[in-house]
Amino acid sequence: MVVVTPPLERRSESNDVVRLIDLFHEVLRASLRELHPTLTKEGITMGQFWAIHTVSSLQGASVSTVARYLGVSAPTVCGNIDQLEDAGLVRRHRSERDRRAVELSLTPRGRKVEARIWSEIAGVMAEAARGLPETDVAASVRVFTAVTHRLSRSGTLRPEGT
Amino acid sequence: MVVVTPPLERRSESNDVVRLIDLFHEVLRASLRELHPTLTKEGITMGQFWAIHTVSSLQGASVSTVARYLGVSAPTVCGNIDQLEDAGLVRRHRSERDRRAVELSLTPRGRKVEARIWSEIAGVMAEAARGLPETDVAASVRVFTAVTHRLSRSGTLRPEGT
DNA sequence: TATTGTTATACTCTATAACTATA
DNA sequence: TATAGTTATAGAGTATAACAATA
Repeated sequence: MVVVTPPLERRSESNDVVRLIDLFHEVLRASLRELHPTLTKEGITMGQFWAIHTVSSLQGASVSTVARYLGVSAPTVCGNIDQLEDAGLVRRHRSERDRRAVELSLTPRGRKVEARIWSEIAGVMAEAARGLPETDVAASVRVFTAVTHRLSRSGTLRPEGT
Repeated sequence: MVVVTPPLERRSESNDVVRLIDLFHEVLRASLRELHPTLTKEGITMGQFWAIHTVSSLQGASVSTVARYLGVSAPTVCGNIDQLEDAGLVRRHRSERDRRAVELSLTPRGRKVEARIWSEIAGVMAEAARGLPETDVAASVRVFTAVTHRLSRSGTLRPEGT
């Protein structure tokens, strides 16, 4: 791992935070590497996977809702959904109440693909986290939950408002 | 935040791990959003920032060393360094011992830019982590350190060997 | 007028392949 | 023959702008 040289003059209590960010970046890269073969095998991309996950979590979500949640533009999600629909993993149908909107849902096959990928991820991560104290993992969840809340508060859900 | 619906039939101890991944994804997106304006202001991209950070951490590193560390291809790093050199943030000079290799170093201006960006990141994250128990943050660092080690072990440092 | 979804288009990032020069 | 760096090129991924249908 890259050794964190002090990037700040002061070496205050924020050092732990900087270290955490560096670790975060490494875990990110390593996770993407691990996940890549699985996604390739299923024939979908990272963006498509997160689209599937969001459609699955938010039942009956629209394109723009998914876009807001993932923090990407509507055309990006639209393209992802196009491909997922072609692959038979996601269904579109016009909303009855607001005929501009499109309601998204997973097909049975889409649900199976999502489950397989999550299962693969969980296996890899469980392996990587094996033997770690439950209390430490729980503490990480607490930290990330809190950080997520505050970041998404201040972030005001771009990228529309650039 | 996206509610994690049970993606696995079994709801075993791996549930915490799945939750952690979902949180991880959210923190990632939120962090990138936070960081984007700062990087734009400094006139560099995310990839260029990590290149600067790696050059700074690994004193006298070569292009290929940086590429291996970041898990990206040599041409990508080469391009990043090109732009950073044009911007006057990084210097190249041929190694004396192996005249194929290029040794990289930050210019004084490059060091200032790195410090400013880290300072900004640390500020944002410290704000986001404010009030959290020190012990929880420390536990997160332990978890991420362990996970990083095991993931980079099994990952065998692609993307050359695809 | 504002909003949803979509299409058209351009730009950035990244990778593979091919080339040069050293070893 | 292998390695370090570079150049050329192509493919993903994403965003902005413009458009159609609906509210």
